[in-house]
Amino acid sequence: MGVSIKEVAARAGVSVGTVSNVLNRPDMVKAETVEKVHAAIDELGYVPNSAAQQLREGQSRSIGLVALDINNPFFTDVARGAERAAALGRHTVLLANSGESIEREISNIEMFERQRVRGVLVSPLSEDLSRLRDVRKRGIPVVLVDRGTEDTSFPSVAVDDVAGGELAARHLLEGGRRRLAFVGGPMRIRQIIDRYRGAAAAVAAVDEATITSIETEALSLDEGMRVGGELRALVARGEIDAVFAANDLLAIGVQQGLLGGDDPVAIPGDVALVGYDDISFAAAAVVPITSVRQPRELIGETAVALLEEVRESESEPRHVVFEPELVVRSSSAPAPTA
Amino acid sequence: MGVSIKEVAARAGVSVGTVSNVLNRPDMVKAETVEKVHAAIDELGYVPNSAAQQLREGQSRSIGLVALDINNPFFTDVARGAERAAALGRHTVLLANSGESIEREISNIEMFERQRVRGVLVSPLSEDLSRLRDVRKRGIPVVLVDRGTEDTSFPSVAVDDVAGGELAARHLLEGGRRRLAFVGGPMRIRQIIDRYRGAAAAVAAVDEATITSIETEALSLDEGMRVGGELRALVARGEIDAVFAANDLLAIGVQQGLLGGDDPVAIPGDVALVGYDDISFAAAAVVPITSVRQPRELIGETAVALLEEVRESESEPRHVVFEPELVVRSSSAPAPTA
DNA sequence: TTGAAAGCGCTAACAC
DNA sequence: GTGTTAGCGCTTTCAA
Repeated sequence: MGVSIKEVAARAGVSVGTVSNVLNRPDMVKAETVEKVHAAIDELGYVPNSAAQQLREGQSRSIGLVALDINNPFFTDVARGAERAAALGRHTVLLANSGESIEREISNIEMFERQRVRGVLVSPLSEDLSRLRDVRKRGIPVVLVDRGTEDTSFPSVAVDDVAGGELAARHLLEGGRRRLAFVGGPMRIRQIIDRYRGAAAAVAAVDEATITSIETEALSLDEGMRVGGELRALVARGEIDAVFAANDLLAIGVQQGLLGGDDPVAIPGDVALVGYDDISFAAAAVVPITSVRQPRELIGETAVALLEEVRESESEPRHVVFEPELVVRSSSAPAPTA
Repeated sequence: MGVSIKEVAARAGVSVGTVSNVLNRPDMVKAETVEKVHAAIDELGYVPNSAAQQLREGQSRSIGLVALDINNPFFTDVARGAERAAALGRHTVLLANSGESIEREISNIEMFERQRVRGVLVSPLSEDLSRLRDVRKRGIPVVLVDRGTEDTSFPSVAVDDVAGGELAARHLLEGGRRRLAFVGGPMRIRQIIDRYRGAAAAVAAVDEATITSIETEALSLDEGMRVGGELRALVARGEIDAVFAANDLLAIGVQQGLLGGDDPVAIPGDVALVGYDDISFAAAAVVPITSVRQPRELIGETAVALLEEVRESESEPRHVVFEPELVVRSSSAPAPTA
């Protein structure tokens, strides 16, 4: 065990209460004593034990953020926003990675509950929120991040993914595209479903336009490349003239798949491409990728703000929905008017 | 406050000691009692308080990992390896992000010390290890990750970055390139210096070969793009025929910069490109990028193993050095023998 | 097989 | 201004 407050007190010739006061309310203590105590702290290399503080205070100073997949730059940006907002209230953000696995999501949430965090920010994988309701019942506030609001009893921050999907598809249609492919999955993830539904609605409004859904196993670069490679033949045969990928990781992979091999197709000549999230790699791709931007850091900041709101008052939980924004780049230039 | 072990005991009609035993050494307890206690736990929704456990045990079950920059896929892969190794001993990895800032690095390490973690894995930004020596003196073991071994009193895992730099430069030279540019920075980061030194050594061994160092402010995509754009003119004038970037984020940016604008140059026709780390985006770039691979997950696993070693015995700390490996892709095909 | 109780390090209420 | 002390939730020793 390290040095405790008791040893500091002995060394400085004061009581433990005084040491604690020096640390937490220095103005209550005579300047001279403050100095003596600080000297003792330095000599001994005292570092407070946060487990003891927390046990005493009944609450941790940390906020738990359960990310779907930490390898997706989208989430590290959300985390950064949350960190910034948390720092304002002298809180800390603990990041846990679910790696798109429901079991890990559950065990991460439980870990946070054992730690008695101030609250949990989570973009749940599963449709079943009963576990989160239990967590809340036990006194730990929960905020839904990047998630629709079927259950309006939780505060939530989200982006209108249906609108985002529409935005993407409408843009492709306006560019003269008619045979769309949607690439994304697994289809149990709410956000992915919404993006598809939005796109499908836009397509339904235009005569002769069609959309095919190609489900992927993960939202990863590799899956995108695989699908992109398979799409080459369809594009060459004219069966597909536009691809809407459910996120940018996929979109970048799809682009590589389309441009690769011995029979590459042209972007945007043969096929247009739109992604989602607007991560920095999207703008840096060979053919810069048009993408639906989400206000990533703002989502994180807002989630923390909603958490504090719900902690402070018993008022109705708020539901913040941001509007997505289309960032047009060269990957989706209009079809040649052939 | 949540439900405590006391309430569970009352509900089950047993003592708190028995509840604790049910949780931690169930075989010591009569089966019937075990059941009663579990029933009470379920009814009450009891979740143990880890602050109390930790205070009692004097140690946390967590290992702290201080990452230089969580937005670099390299570190999330190291983290994944560490998580896997930690899970074997039923430990957890806490991830903290320094964002290339020394102040944040310091405050992250202090946070971990307050939490009395089992140990800290860190790739320190600064050359000054005195703070880490203090941490160790107070009883928290420290392992240096991805870092040379000036101070051999800390266990360390690293990759031979000098050898990596040599590997990259020699490959470019063997491909007929003679006018190299090194892109990387800030130059106070040890790994970057080593990679440059290795490259410079290889260049010195070849007549008429030269290498120019272009220092960047960060190891980011944006900085790479900026430098890549500036390099276009030099390449066009024949002053540079190869670029070695200090990591893949930079390399990808450099590639975009070289291929962009109204006067793009050809890769590998006009200029060859080699990166470092072999992150997955490197293989997925327009022109797939040759890169020096580090065994990322293995680095994380080894760091955890070294931590447990140094905790268990007073023996000499070990220093593990992995050899880097060149992964050749099309961005560095030999120069046209013009 | 179980219960009672000490004590981990800290904060805050209270007494002086 | 400072000291004393109860008690946060838990594990573990000792006794029964």
